Amino acid sequence: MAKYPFKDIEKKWQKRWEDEQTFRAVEDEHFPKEKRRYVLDMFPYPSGAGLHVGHPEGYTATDIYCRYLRMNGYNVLHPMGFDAFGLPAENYAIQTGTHPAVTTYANIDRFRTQIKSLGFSYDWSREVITCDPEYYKWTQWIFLQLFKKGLAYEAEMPINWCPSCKTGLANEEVKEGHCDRCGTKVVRKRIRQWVLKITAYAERLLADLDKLDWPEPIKLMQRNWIGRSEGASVFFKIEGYDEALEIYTTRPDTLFGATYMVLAPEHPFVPHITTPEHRAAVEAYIEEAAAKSDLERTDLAKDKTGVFTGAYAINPVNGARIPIWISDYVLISYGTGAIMAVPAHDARDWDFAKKFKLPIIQVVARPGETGPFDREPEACNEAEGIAVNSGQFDGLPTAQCIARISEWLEERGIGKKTVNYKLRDWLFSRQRYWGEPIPVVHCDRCGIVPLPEESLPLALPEVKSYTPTGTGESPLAAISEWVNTTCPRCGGPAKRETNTMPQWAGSCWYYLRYLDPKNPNALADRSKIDYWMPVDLYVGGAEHAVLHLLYSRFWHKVLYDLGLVNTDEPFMRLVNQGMILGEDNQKMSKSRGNVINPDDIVENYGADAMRVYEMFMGPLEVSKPWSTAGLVGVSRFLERIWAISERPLVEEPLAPEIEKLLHKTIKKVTNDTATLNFNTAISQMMIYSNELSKLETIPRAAWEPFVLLLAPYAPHLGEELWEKLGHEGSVSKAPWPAYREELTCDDEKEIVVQVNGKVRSKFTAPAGTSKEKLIEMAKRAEKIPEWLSGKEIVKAIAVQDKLVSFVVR
RNA sequence: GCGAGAGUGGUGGAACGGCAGACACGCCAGACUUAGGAUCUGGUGCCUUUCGGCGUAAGGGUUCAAGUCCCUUCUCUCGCACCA
Repeated sequence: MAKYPFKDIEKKWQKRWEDEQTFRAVEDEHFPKEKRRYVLDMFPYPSGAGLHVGHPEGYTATDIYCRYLRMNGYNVLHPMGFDAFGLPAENYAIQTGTHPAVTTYANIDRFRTQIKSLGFSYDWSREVITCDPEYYKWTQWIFLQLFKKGLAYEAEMPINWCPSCKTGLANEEVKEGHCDRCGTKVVRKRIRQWVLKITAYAERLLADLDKLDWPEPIKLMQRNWIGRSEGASVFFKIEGYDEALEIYTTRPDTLFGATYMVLAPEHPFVPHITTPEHRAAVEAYIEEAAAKSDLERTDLAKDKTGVFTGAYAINPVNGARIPIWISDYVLISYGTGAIMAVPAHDARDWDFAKKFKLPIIQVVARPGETGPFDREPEACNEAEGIAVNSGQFDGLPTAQCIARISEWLEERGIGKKTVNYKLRDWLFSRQRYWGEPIPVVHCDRCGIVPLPEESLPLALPEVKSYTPTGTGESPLAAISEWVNTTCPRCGGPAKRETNTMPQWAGSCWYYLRYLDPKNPNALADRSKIDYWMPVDLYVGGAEHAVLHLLYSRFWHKVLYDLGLVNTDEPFMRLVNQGMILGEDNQKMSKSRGNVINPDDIVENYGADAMRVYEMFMGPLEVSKPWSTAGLVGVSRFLERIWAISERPLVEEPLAPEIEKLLHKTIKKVTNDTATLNFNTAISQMMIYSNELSKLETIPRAAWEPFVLLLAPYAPHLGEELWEKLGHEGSVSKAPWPAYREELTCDDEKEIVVQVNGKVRSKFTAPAGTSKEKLIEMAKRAEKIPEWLSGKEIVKAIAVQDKLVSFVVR
């Protein structure tokens, strides 16, 4: 028996698909809107390490789905490209002097070859590369629109700085106080930065999550990241100081329990209100806090620190004179950077009050708690309850009390309802070389002036050294002939912006460029956007939950507001594929030596085996370990299919059992493919092929539909078998097989008989036998009379086609 | 600490509230070849000689019936982390 010649087959069909442009997507108006699908993969960053086995997992899933859709009469857009700006190429350039573009394009060529070797049905004519000037021209163009709308601004502020990458980072790029990319502890640094006003979209980014078919955990992460909270701001008068101190609280009902105030050390009031005798201590504390990184501040969370300023505020509800402290447990970046402290009902305030022996007054009672409430409570209680010690508000439940006190404050002009978000504006500039130049100039006379749109792209110039300066300037700052330019507005001397955009910029809108990748006049023609958008299915890793997936939603909404796109959300459905771990159940990494190279798998087992194995491993969404033994099992499955195809094909009617199994198989593979449950679809195909392999001759009617089912999963083998069956043209354009419902169920059903919940017997009955009849039959079933003898049947339950359950006493 | 998800054979994993372990790997036995990561057949959760009993992280509950629904606990993974 000839072995399955996967190498020849795969090469042959890949060439044919390329020559015949089999998977080219065309905006054909004959397909109504509901028969069009845009299926998107998260495009890869072409690292020097080459493709990882994790990439083909998502790509295979979408590819199977796309092939399935095409066979079902859909016009499918399925593109691929490269996210090509980024630090690794730049770091390599620093070490070797090789231009990042050289490395990047070499890596792209390798990635493209590797991806093509797996036989994915991409329309390669739409490929985009984010570092291509014709691409980033439009990234820059979008930046200019943001700038013109006031959504991009310059600010000098303390930011997250990675001392190793020598660049600023967005909040989203900091994980547990460390640089998400290199793991170095981030420090705070105050420098001039470009910032995007994503906070202006906070409410919409939050609300519109409700319309998305995304995994709940991802939506929840975005909700938490946006961090909306409702509360009130309250103004407190300060003794001997004109300006009132504004604080934010989510629990205005606890106002009577505010026994002290806390300001962030950076709060602008601090120098003004601090009394002379406390000045030295306050200044020392501020200095200490400034030297700490955010991580160090949170590491010390358990042990609260702080100093008294000597100043007092007046509690507006009861006129109480309460001390003002500073402490780094209050963050300058959230709310107003100042709080009223209610130690009885806030754990942090409780800790602080205990440590510094500040008074604690209970103002919320637990339901049923009777008091007395005139002494210090034993423990902090953050739960809702009934107001006590709160003057005219006593007796109100928390929710009502919040409403009443808020009204009371508003009437007197000393407070108002407020909404706060944890989301911060997006720090958008990087002090690095390999990114999109920000297309503005700084003119002494005109200030910040955007470049005219016609002048784009503003190309990234050649530099002698890629090494970041570390001073807060990018390597571009060293090229004086590039930096020094003229102002497009006044013609006077001006300096170019030397910061570049972050890696996320290019990926914020790439799905739109696929629609019209060569368009020199627009980021994409509106008719093409209307034809394909929004993306119906987006598959990729969960690591971008609050990075790419949040940023691109933001940009898309801006483009929507500008009237440039047809929907206010880009990705209707999102699926996160799980991680593929090493055979040792650990994350694959060079240092662990557990990395599997897809090239080796394709070389030794073939692309189809790789694809089918990765889909057979388990559900798409979960993490699972690689197993070469498992791969061999799938390889055997394909070998068996090839062996069947070598047997004589006969034009004979099907045996009833085979016909039933065929229709069951079509049904299961159809449903499971449509719902992305590929592992169970494959197992059904295995069951079917195991049956067929028992036959000496293969009836065409049993074989042809199976080849069609297999084709999206193992496309090279599918094409070859289709051709062997005498068909011309690609199997990818053949219609998906249909099943007859009546042939998917058995005529005879095995009925289980339970007595007191335990299975005691089984019998077969014709499908659809009535419940009464089943119970009669069950009483006579093997061994059942013995189980029932001498007992009283209390209850008999029958489930049609399934079981009979007796309850006896 | 808070939030989310997950715990099923030796392994990856199946299972509309209805026979737990489909399919695959591995292992055992046999056949055929006589080794080129073979192929085919049969077996394979645990205990028990049989009848049968026990089994889905642990404990409890609802139900004729629970891996599946509810409560409590434990473990692991991920996310956030003094957000007032």
